[in-house]
Amino acid sequence: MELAQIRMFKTVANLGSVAQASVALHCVPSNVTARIKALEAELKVSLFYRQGRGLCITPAGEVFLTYAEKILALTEEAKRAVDPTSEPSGPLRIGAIESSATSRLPPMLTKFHAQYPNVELQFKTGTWSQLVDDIQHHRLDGAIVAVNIDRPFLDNTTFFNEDLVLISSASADPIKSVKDIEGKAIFMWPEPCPYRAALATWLNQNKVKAPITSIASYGTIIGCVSAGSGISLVPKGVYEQYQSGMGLVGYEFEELVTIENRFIWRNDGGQFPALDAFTQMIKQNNHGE
Amino acid sequence: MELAQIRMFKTVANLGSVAQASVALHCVPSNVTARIKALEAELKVSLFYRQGRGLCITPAGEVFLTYAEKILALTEEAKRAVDPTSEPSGPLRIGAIESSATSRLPPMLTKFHAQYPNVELQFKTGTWSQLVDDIQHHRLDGAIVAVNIDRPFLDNTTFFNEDLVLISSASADPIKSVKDIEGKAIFMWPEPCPYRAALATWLNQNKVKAPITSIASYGTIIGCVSAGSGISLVPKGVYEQYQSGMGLVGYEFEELVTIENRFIWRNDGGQFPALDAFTQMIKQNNHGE
DNA sequence: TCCATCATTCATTCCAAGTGAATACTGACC
DNA sequence: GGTCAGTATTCACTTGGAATGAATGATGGA
Repeated sequence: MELAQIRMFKTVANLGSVAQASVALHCVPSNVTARIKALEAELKVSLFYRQGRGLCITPAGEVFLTYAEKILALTEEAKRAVDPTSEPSGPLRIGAIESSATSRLPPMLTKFHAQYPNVELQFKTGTWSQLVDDIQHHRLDGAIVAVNIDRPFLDNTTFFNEDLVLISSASADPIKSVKDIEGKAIFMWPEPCPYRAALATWLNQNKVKAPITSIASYGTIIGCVSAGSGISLVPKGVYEQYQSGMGLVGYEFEELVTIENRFIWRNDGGQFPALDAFTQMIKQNNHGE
Repeated sequence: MELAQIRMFKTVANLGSVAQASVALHCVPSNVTARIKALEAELKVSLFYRQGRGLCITPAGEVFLTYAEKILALTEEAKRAVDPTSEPSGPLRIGAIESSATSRLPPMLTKFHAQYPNVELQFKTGTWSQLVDDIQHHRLDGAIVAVNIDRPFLDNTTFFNEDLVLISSASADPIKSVKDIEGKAIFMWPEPCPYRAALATWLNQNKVKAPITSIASYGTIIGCVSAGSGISLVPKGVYEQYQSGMGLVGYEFEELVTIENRFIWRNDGGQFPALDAFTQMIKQNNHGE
């Protein structure tokens, strides 16, 4: 069974004549006859009564006609659904590093979902290297990372600039300069983490030594700092989110420069309305600030 | 777009590999590649990411896959729906003369509907010549008539034997023999009507003259007879239906033989489960009496 | 690094879809 | 009632597109 046959059958059924159908289908009547006979042979059922001029659909033909219409309508719908110029729809898989995921991204996602309800957003968090790998292997369509990735297969744009805040327990001694960090326990995300790298560079440049403990969770890091066990360097968004009621103090240093969070995505294809809409929204959002 | 392409696409999408799909489809890999590329060209969209070995479905491909599954499932369903060996379903168009329609047929139809709920029964009444014409021109699938039709394109079987009853108003003089009819007004269905023909033959044989008025409605005929305006010859079923409360008297004469009501249908094809089931039920019904 | 495996390209083969003339038939019209 | 326009169908033929098989390039694992 082929769609060409089904189209022919539908045309003949609607027009009630092989002759009229043949002009509508831009082919010769004998061809229409042959292909419909082939269809009947495959279904092992007569689709039309033949007597005198014209054809008359059989009950089985009537039943088949309803299916034919459904099938042809579905193919048209499928064509429209994958049209690259159509409205964004289908699945869109976005990833982000933890800090963006818990602070800046959620408003973005809700806004996007409100504007494009037909897009089925899927979301996951990971380290920047995991995310880049996911994008490269088509497990993700795009991601927010805090490093400036430069790969030939990736495009990127600024998402927002994130200030870093050194946090400590309010009950601990205040940190007025880098020297005050000497010997303190530091809680940071495991490598590779650009914030951790920024902090390490700063300490190295000032020849300050302090042990860094790896913790892969902002919640746990904040908990440790709040308990007075040590300090950490976190994005301002995260600090603001946890600040109240945790007894935290934040210190900003001009040497700890703001770190740019970027949205990255594959630059092949370009026939993905949902992704285009997402990058567009990010660019607009960024431009508006 | 063709079903062969859609099947190939689905296979490749499910197996994630042209090589595996080609063995599943019993063809050569290059063919799979070519046809999927043609499909992508027609849709103007990439269905798969190509990088390294294996294929990875694109978001557009994901969307198209859901349609592909639906379309293929529908074609299978259509095939099953028209299977001549399958359960009766679809439309079944039955006709009957008025007398059967109002008395003997309704229990038959309700029984059939109960047993084959998937069959969509369509029903109409008409004269036997109209009904035969409707069947010949495929506007009906079968009909009940009161004459023994012998056409090369029709099969027939006994439905039931209908006794005829001469009816008169209870307030009128009783009719003891054919002579009592002389001069009375007679109400009958218009020609061609086998009951009318039977009555006319009886009167002619006995050289009784009586004017026959044509009325194409049992309800009206009964009304006229009930009002004492004249007499009529009706099937016993109709008489019994209207008997109570209408002040009617029925007279049976052995010269007015029972008339056989028969079910007729086209004898071509034979690939129509719903019709087969109906004739089967009629034969069983008849055999049981 | 080599090698097995994969997708793809290309020239070729082959089959089924399409063609066009001939035929038989029907229904309408004079 | 006979003619004729219009119908579906059959058949031999052509053709376009699908299928093939070998060659190529690229990839990932050993």
